[in-house]
Amino acid sequence: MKKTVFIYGAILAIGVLVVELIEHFYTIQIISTPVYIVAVAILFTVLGIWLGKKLTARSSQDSENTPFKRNEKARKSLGISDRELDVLEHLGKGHSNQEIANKLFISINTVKTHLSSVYQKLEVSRRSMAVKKARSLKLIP
Amino acid sequence: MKKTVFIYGAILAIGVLVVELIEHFYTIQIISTPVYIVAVAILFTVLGIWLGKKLTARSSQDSENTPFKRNEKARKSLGISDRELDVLEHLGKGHSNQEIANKLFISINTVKTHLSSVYQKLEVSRRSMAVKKARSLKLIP
DNA sequence: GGCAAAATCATACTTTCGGGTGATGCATTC
DNA sequence: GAATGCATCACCCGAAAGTATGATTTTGCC
Repeated sequence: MKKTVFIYGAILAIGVLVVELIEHFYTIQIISTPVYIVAVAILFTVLGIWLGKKLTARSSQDSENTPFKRNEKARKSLGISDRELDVLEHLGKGHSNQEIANKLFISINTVKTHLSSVYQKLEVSRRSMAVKKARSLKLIP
Repeated sequence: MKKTVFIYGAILAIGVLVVELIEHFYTIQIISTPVYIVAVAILFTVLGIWLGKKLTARSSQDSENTPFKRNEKARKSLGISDRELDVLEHLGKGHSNQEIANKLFISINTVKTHLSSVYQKLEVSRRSMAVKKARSLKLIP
């Protein structure tokens, strides 16, 4: 953090210096008006690029830090119930049917029933493919 | 695609128009030099931001399109062989043992043997957890 | 050539999955 | 009150996955 602040400060100082320098040359008429304008244009283009990068960098960071936004639309259109989603989530964590049953306090048979429904609704036949599809549909993280 | 080209063309046309307009006002001395320079500065800042966004957008796309950079360090430290990695990759695609055997032209028994080794090396006991761990270790995409 | 590691395959056995069927209880809805 | 959807559980069966053990071949290396 301290390093970042220092770098920003340094860049700002250099920027101001360059502007002052160009203005000085302009004032004592070493450079002409068109050259001055071109210099300003280049300088502010660079500034703009820098700003743009900062903005997009921050926005991309935000999207990475977003925990997880479930695709409720897909879930409803597929008709996947609350409990089925619970099971699906544990599936995504790589748990076995028995483990899922223990964590949800239900029988392993019930887990199987829920999974059968999920497989049908996702149109798959294996847990690994169900996880793949559910993840691509943003049903699970 | 056609739409994009059209939008870019329109933006370019408007930009040129604005520059021409400002220059015209400057020439007939409706606006003074400092105002002209500020206008140019603002214009090129906007241009810079736009450029910056374009650049970062492309770079972020690149990072998404980067095929996959395997973590060779982790692989070596775990002692996972070439063939085991082949099997692991197919595992990550959600294939069954039989499918993996067919694709690699080996017996299903061999697939099982390789998988047993992989499970031991990754310290897991199920294919789903192996996939999870291998992915987190950047052994597979 | 001989050794070690990797790759291949087989056999036998246990566990886990997945599909099918049916049943019960509970809440909502028509 | 009948119908519907959801959640729960059970039993059976076959397929797939995983474990253990041993054997053979291939390959790279000293």
